[in-house]
Amino acid sequence: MDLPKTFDSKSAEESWFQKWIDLGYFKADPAREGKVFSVVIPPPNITGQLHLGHALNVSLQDIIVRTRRMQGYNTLWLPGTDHAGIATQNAVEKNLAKDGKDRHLLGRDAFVDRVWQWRATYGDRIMNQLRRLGASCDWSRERFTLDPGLSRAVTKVFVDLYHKGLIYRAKRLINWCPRCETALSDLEVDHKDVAGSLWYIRYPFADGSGSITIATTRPETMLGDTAVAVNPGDERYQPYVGKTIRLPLMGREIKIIADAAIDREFGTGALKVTPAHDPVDFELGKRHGLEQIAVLDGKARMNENAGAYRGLSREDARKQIVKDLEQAELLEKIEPYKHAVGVCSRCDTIVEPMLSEQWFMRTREMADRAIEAVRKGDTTFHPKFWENTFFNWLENIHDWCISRQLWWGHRIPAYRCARCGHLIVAAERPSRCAECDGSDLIQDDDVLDTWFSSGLWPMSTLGWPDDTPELRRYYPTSLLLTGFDIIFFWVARMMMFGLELTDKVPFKDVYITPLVRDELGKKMTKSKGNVVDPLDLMEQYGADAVRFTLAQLAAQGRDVILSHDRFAASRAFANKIWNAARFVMMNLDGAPEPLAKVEIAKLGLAERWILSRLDNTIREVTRAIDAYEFNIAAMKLYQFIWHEFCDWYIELSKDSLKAGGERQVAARWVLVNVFDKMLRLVHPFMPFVSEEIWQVIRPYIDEPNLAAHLPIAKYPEVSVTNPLSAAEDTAMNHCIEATEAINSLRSLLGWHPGQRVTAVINAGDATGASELETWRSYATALAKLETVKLGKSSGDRAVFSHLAWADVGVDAPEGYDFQVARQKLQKQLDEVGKHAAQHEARLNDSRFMTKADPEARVEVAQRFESLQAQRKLLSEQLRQLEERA
RNA sequence: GGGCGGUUAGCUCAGUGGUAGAGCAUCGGCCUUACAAGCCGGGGGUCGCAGGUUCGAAACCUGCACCGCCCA
Repeated sequence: MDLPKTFDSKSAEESWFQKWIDLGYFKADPAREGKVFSVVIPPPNITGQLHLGHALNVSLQDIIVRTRRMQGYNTLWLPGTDHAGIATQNAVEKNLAKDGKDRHLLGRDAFVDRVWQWRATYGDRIMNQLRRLGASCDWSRERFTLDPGLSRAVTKVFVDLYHKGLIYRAKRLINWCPRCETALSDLEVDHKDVAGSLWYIRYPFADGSGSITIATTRPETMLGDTAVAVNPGDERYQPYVGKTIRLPLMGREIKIIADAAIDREFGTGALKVTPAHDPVDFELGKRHGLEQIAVLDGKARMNENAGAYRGLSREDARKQIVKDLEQAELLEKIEPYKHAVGVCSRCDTIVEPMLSEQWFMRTREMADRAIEAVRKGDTTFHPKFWENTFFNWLENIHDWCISRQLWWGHRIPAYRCARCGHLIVAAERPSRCAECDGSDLIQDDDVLDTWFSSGLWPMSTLGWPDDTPELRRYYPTSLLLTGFDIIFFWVARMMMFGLELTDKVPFKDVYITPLVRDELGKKMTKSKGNVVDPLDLMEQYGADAVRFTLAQLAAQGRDVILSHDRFAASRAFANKIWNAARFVMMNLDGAPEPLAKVEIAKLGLAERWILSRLDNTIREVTRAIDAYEFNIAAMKLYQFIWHEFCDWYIELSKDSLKAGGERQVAARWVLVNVFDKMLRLVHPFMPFVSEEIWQVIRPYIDEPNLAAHLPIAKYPEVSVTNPLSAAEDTAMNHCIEATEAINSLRSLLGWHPGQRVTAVINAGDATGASELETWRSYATALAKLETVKLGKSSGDRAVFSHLAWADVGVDAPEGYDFQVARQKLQKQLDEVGKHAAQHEARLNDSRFMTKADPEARVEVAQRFESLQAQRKLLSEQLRQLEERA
C-alpha cells in the first residue's frame, strides 16, 4: 500500500473523529464490568470560544481518558457547558442594544426566550471546537446547567439547605455591579490598583469651635456619613471624642467616635464613617449603633438621600462635591494616592459596596469539611502545593452571596405571600400561604449564582438527586482537571457541596494545569491582543501537533509558555512517524496478513534490543501518565520513536529486510510489532495520525480479537520476560557508542559522508572480541565502514577516540592535516585531565576518605583509574600525532 | 501587607547530594532509494546573587534580587 510522502493532518482529523463517534467508542456503559475511570469536564461558558486554556485542559484530559479506556477501564468523560448567568445575559443585552432595545422593554419571559435562542445558535460552538481537538467525551451525555434534571438538583439543594438553616436571607453590605445591576460574590470582584487621590476635608464642629480634618478616597460618599472616627489611643483627637460635627453640604449633625480599628497613620488619623457604602464602616457602624444612610441607587447615581446632588452619577457627584467644598473653603488639600478598587470581573465596572437584602449560604462548616477531606487525603491535588491555596481560601471564607438580580439562571424557589408577607421556600410553587391561606404567592425575582449550579456538576450530571446507575457507578469521579484560577469557583464549591450532599468527595484527584502564556511569558488577554487562537494553531500544525506540544509544555509547577518552534517540531514529529510508516509498509509487500509470530529467542540482537527499549518506553510512559507527568510521557515517546526506533532500529533492519528468508520474516514481524505498540502508546497524545497509520498496519497484526480502531485497542504492557540479557544490553550500548565515535571521527577527519572507511577498536580484553562479532555488521552499516578490525592501531594513519571501555580509531584520508585532530584530542585531554584532577583531589582529601560512603569512595577510585588510563592513552596518541604533523 | 511558584545553553524546558542534559535554534558536511518537516557531525552553560549545612551542592537551609501569580 502506498502512502503519500507527507502526512495530511486535515483529512485524517475529519474522517476519524466522526467514525469513532458513530461506532460509539466513547460511550460509557454503567452496566459494564471493570474498574472505573470517570471525569466530568469543567464546563466552559456557553458564551466562550475555545482558548488555549481549554485546549490544554482538554488535551490533557483526553490523554488520560484515552489511556484509561485503552487500559480497559470502564471510562466516562462527561462533557457539557454552564449557562454563565451574567456573561450570557450581557451578550444578549448587547445584541438588544444594537436594535435600541433593552430587556425591560421585552419583559422577563420574552427576554429569557431570547437567551435560549442565543444559546441554540452559539451554545454548541465551544463543544464543536473541543471535538476538533479530538476530545473523546461521551457526547451522548452532554449536559447543560439549565437542563431540567440539573435544575431540579439546584432547586432541591436550595430548599434542603434552607431548611437546614444553611441558606438564609439577610441585609448586608454586598458587592454590587451598577452596570450589571446585580449583586456579586467576593470572587466575582477583581482588585485593580488605580492612581486616585486622597481628599483632606475639614468637618466643622457644630458648636463653631473649630474643625477636624478627615482624609478620604471617596468624597461623594460623605453625603451618607453618620460619624467621624478616631483611634482611642490617638492623643491628637482624644479631647474631641464625643463632640458633634455639622456635616458639610448636608448640615446633618454627627458625632466623633473612638474605635480601635482606626489606623492612626492613614491620612490625618480621623476617618469619615459611611456604614451604607464601605465594608469597614459597616462593621464600625454596627459596633456603635450608627445609622446607615444609602446615598446611591442601583445604577450608582445619587439618590433621594443625597440632597442637592440627587440624580448625579457618582463620578459627577464627586466633581461637584469637591468643587463645592473648595468654594466653602473646607477642602484642605488633595494628595495623589494609589489604592485598589474592586471591579466587576465580567464588565470591569467599578463595584459599589451596597446595603442590600440578599440570599446567603453559610459556609464555615462546609468549608471545614472540605479542608479536612483534603488533609486526610481523600482528595489529592497535583501538584500538591496547590493544596495551600485551597486551604487558605477556605480558611478565610465568608458566607456566600448566592442571589443575583438577573433573569438568566435558576430562579430562586422562594415565594412571598402578598397578603401577610410570609416566606415559603419549596421545590414546587405552593398553592396557598401556610400562614394566612392567601393564594397570591409571588416568587422571588432573583436567580442563583451560576457557580451554585456548577458546584453540583459532578453529581447533578450523573443524575443526582436520583439514585441512578450512573451515579452509583461513576461517583465519586476519578479526576478533576482544571486551571488554578478555578480552584475557588469550582473545586472548593464542588468539594463543599459533594461532602454536604453525598458525604463523599466529588473527585479523588485534582490536577491543576498551568497557565498558558504567550512567547514573551505574558498572560494572554483580549486587551493585550496577544491571544493565540488554538483553532489557528490546529489549522497551521494539525490537531495532533497542538495536543502533543501542549502535553510537552505541561510541566507541573510551571506556566506553559508558547513557542511556535515547539509546534513546528511536533508537526515534524507527526511527519516522522508518518514516514516511518511508509518505510514499514514499503517492506511489507507480499507479506502474509497477519504476520506469523516469530519466537523471541530466534531474533537477532537488534530486534531484541528494540523490543527491550519498547518495554522500557511502555514502563516509563505508563508511570508518567499515572503521575500526571504529561511532559515526561511525551518526552519519552519522542525519544523512543525518533531516536531509538527510527534512527537505530529502522536503519539496522534494512540489512535483514534485504537479506530475505528468516531474517526478513523476523525483521518484518519486529517492525510491525513495535510499530503497533508504539502507535497505541502515542494514540492518546496524537489520536489522528496514529489511527491513520494503524489502519494500514492493522492487517499484519497478529492478535486475537484485535480491535477495529485504536481508541479501543488494548494498551501495551511490558513483556513478562525481558527480551534482552544484561550482557546483550551492554553490547548494544557499545555498538551505539562505537558507531557514534566512528562517525564523529569521520567528520573530524573530513571523510565524505558516503565514503566507506576503515576503523579499529581496541577493547583491551578478551570479551571484546566475541562481543564485537555480535554487532560488527551493525556498526559497519551505520558508520559506513569498509572494515573494522579489533586490536591496536592498524598503522600510522589512525586517529583515536576514547570511550570508557575501548579506544576507537579511524584511518585518516590521504593528505589529512593532523593539526585538526591534534586540537580535538588536546581538548579531550584537557577535559579528561580536569576530571581526573577533581577525582584525585578527592582521593587525597582525608575528610572525603573518612567521611564519604564506602561505595562513593570505591566509585571515585575506579573512575579515577579509568580517567588516568584515558589520560595516558590520549597523551600517547597526541605524541604520535605530533610526530606526524 | 500575607502567601505561592519560578530563575539551568540563544529559546522552551528536564535534572531532589557524587564527571551539567534534551528538543528547537545555530554552525559544518550530506539530495545515503521512509522522511530536506530529513541524515551525520560540531560549537555553546562561573546552574540569578550572597552566605550556610556537607567529605562533596544546580539540587538541602537562610537571606537578597528579579519575573510571574494568588489573597487582602
